[in-house]
Amino acid sequence: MSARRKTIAGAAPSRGARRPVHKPRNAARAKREDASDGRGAQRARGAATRNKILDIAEVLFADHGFDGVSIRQITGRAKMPLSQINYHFGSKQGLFVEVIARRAGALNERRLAALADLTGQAAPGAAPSIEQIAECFIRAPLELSAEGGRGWRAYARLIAQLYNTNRWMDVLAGQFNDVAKVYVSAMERALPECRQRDVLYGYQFLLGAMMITFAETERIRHLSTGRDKQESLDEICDRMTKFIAAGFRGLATR
Amino acid sequence: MSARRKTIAGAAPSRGARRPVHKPRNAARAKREDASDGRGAQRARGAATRNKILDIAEVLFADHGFDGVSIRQITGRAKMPLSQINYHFGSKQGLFVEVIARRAGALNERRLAALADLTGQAAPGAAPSIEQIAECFIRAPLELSAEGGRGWRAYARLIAQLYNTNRWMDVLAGQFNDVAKVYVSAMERALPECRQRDVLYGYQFLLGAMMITFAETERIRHLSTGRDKQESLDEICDRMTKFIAAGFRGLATR
DNA sequence: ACATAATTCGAACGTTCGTTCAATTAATGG
DNA sequence: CCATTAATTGAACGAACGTTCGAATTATGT
Repeated sequence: MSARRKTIAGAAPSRGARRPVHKPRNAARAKREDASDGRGAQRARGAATRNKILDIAEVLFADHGFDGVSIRQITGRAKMPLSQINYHFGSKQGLFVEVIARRAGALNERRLAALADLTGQAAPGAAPSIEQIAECFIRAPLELSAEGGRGWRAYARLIAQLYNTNRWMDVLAGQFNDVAKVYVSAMERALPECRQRDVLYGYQFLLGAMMITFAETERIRHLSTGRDKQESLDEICDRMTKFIAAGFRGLATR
Repeated sequence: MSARRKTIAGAAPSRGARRPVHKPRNAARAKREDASDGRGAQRARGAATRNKILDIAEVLFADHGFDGVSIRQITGRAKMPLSQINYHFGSKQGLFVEVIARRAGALNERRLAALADLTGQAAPGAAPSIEQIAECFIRAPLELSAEGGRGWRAYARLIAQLYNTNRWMDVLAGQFNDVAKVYVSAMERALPECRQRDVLYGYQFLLGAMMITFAETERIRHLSTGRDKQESLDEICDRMTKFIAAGFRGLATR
């Protein structure tokens, strides 16, 4: 019922460092992460641990889903005690949300920057084409996946799965809806002959086609016979861009 | 360690009906399901139980995934004892595979029949268009979903999720790959100006776009303001068909 | 040096999981 | 009537689950 540890028996109640209780977790801690209030190296240690957990959890969640992975498997691979996850992320669900959120920022930034480049380079008043817009949207995660190695590939697979569930829709929407709106607006400008509702559905088709392709990347690569990786990436991107852009144009009614 | 039950204490070893052990499950039982070796009504009772479990499991698995549902939740809703699932399906995984397999046959049949109608009606020697082929492929599950009610809709959501995982790929391939090959062949005939590899990817894009649309059906319907169901179904089918067919044509190289 | 703060650690909690099994009930055929 | 077969039932198993908590460890500021 009580008296969990033995060690040194009685011993003074040990006055110091009471109840770290993981309460100061992410939200609160992130603010002062680099606040240089001293304690910098101490927090850096925690950040390193946190990232190691996130890296491992990302791969496992991508392969087996949220309910298919136990926090024991994660901390087991990381060679850490079980309680680290609850200390650093509060709960298993907190860890999962953090896995999703960690890379979302970089992906959103790259997509927005690519789109901004497009409108910047275009002649004043001329809207970028649907081909250009679609290519930006598709190429961003592919490039990150090629640059960042295994981590980003697992992330892509994970997101692809979540997009077909109801359970994590809110989390996904919170992370990606803002950028989605920007892209849909650009698509509407590129396709004045399409109704808004058709463009919205077209964006959904793009998402679905992209997701299933990313989720199967491993198998596709496994089938391809010794192709150069970069060339294969461009091939995939070109084919998807052609297909999607032509598909959008096929929705035109006016 | 042993002696699980008490009841009646000692009591004779009860000579009759030893060890039903669920071994005679599906594969073996299906063969003699209607073999009229007597015992017909007895087996009919089991079949009814099995279908009730499958109906409930289908909805729960679609909403929460394989690992997100316990067999206690399923038998709880069915108001049955826990052990029914292991008796009728051998294991939780056996139940899951059976949920997938149950409706796959009907869907495959309808898709093949629709495609056969197409080639039958066409002028001899003339191949059906990519629009017609895509519409057959998309319309089949939508019609079943509209006819069969809640069960088929849950099934569509479930399949949509599984297509983005690695874990159940073998099961899905076993159920749907044969029909997929038939459709891909028809698409290649409809698109002689496309390379085989492009058609294969196009089929994958079609699959992804269709899956994400079916998975979100609930939300889409929730957003639509009091539209007639049949009309909404045609709208969705038309839009997807247009998009996909135009996308395929955009892949043409020759 | 000492108090303090952040992290690490290990053991245990109570619950739920999938599966197993003997016993019971229901239906059939000889 | 009785052996046989199928289906149903409830209890129990051992394992694994997510979470909690006191204590030990490590680094920082005064």
